[in-house]
Amino acid sequence: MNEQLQPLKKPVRTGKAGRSGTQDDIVYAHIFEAILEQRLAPGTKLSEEALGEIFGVSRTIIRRALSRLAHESVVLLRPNRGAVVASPTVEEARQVFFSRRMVERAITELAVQHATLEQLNELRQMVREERDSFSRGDRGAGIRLSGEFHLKLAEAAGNAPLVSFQRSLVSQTSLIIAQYESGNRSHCSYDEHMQLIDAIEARDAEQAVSLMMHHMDHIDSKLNLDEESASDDLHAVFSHLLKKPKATAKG
Amino acid sequence: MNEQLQPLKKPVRTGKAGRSGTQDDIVYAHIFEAILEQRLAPGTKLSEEALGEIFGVSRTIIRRALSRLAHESVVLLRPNRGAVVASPTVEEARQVFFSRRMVERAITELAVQHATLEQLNELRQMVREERDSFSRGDRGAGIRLSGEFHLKLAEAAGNAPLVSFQRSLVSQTSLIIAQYESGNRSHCSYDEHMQLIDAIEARDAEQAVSLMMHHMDHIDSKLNLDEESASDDLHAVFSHLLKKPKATAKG
DNA sequence: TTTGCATTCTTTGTACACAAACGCATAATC
DNA sequence: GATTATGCGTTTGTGTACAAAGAATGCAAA
Repeated sequence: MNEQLQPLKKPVRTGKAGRSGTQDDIVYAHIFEAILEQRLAPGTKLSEEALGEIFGVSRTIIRRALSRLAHESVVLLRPNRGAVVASPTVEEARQVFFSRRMVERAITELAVQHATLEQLNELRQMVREERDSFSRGDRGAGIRLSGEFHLKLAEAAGNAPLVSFQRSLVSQTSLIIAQYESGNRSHCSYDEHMQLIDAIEARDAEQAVSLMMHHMDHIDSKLNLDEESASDDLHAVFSHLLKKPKATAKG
Repeated sequence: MNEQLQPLKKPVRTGKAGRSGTQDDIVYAHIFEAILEQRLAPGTKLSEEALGEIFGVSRTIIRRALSRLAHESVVLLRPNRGAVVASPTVEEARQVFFSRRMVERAITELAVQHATLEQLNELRQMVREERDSFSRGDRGAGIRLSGEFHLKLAEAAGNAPLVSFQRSLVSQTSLIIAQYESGNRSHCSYDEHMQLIDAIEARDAEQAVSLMMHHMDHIDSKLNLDEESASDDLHAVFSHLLKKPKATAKG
């Protein structure tokens, strides 16, 4: 009976997670956030019933949220065997980054043409929040806000299919960063983000694209995709053995 | 009771529609095919209960198929108001074509690098089927096979995110062609497809990309996006008034 | 002790029932 | 006569029960 314990109800603070829409939006946002912040490690099993109890909704809602996450390749939906947090392999990570370079280049060029000053100011506000998150040590929120910056930039480019694709790529990138980032320093990308906005506002396409490509290089270089590829690949393959599944709610 | 009439059962010939997987794959493929072949016109309402009776499954399955189609922007899911076949506007069509040029260019370059001879031969076989469909006057199947060619090419490129994005773009393109093609001659793209395969097999990236871009130009030029934009836009807006919803199964 | 098999138990897949929301039609009032 | 309010019918949204498919465990035999 879910009337008994329901730790989270519908009107749970949706502010942090963003979307304050319908129930499945809320569940989607919470699970997504938990994955990005590594409270849900790659390979963790996502039981429908457990999640339903946690969020105080039925499996129907959970199932829809998981289906959406699966479509973005953030969770893996195995028939008759449930959903797990995706464990992108090194090869998958490379493919995602290849696509992101392509998309980010196009988005940047379009944003130079179409982004309004209002949108650019909104982007600046997002970068400030991102910077604050990192400075306060909230790495998960920082990664999430960094991703939301790139998504917002796609929206400023004004091409709906690109936005949709970018959403999927950003989600996967966040997961990859969470899994592969060489930990020494968290990727403080907010400075590059600010320079990028300036170049876009100056309508300098060449400079903006150049900055974006360097930004991609920097993200790339912070990952251990090259040297530890073999070990990390194995690690990903056996992550359901090595890592403890921890499907607890935050708090 | 769905045991009474069930005009279509699970093992209905799935050969034509492709995916012979689970129930929702079958339903998805059938609806998608019907939309491509214009047996379901843009704006047509897709009632869950009606579709459930037609396919002999419960609304749960129908809902999942519709959700998947909605994610590919082939159907529009309006909250509390049901699903309708999408009516892409001229602006949406332009955005889809912009993205397709970007993706097709990348896919072509990757295919030149990675496509195996076996894959190229499979592609040639698909082009032959496409040609046969057009020559036998089956325009819907031709459009569908043309789309499947581009999807197969994306698979030959070996980049999973690109394949996923291409699937969505191809679906929407097919819908746009079905809606906007200036009818005089059906777009006999199979010749260009063959030349493209030859260039890829010759590992001539420059030539292959050039052919692909011209191919995109040709598809573009056959659509009435420029002149009849206003009228077609209005038509799309009021299609639910102008066109009779016909949610009948084929045959 | 280890391996193979069978049973049990957990978890997902599907269908269905009930509740809520929307649209339409009718009617009443200004 | 036009406009707005209200009631009804239809369709979608959600929860839940039942069925089926895996996974885990225990027992038996080698």
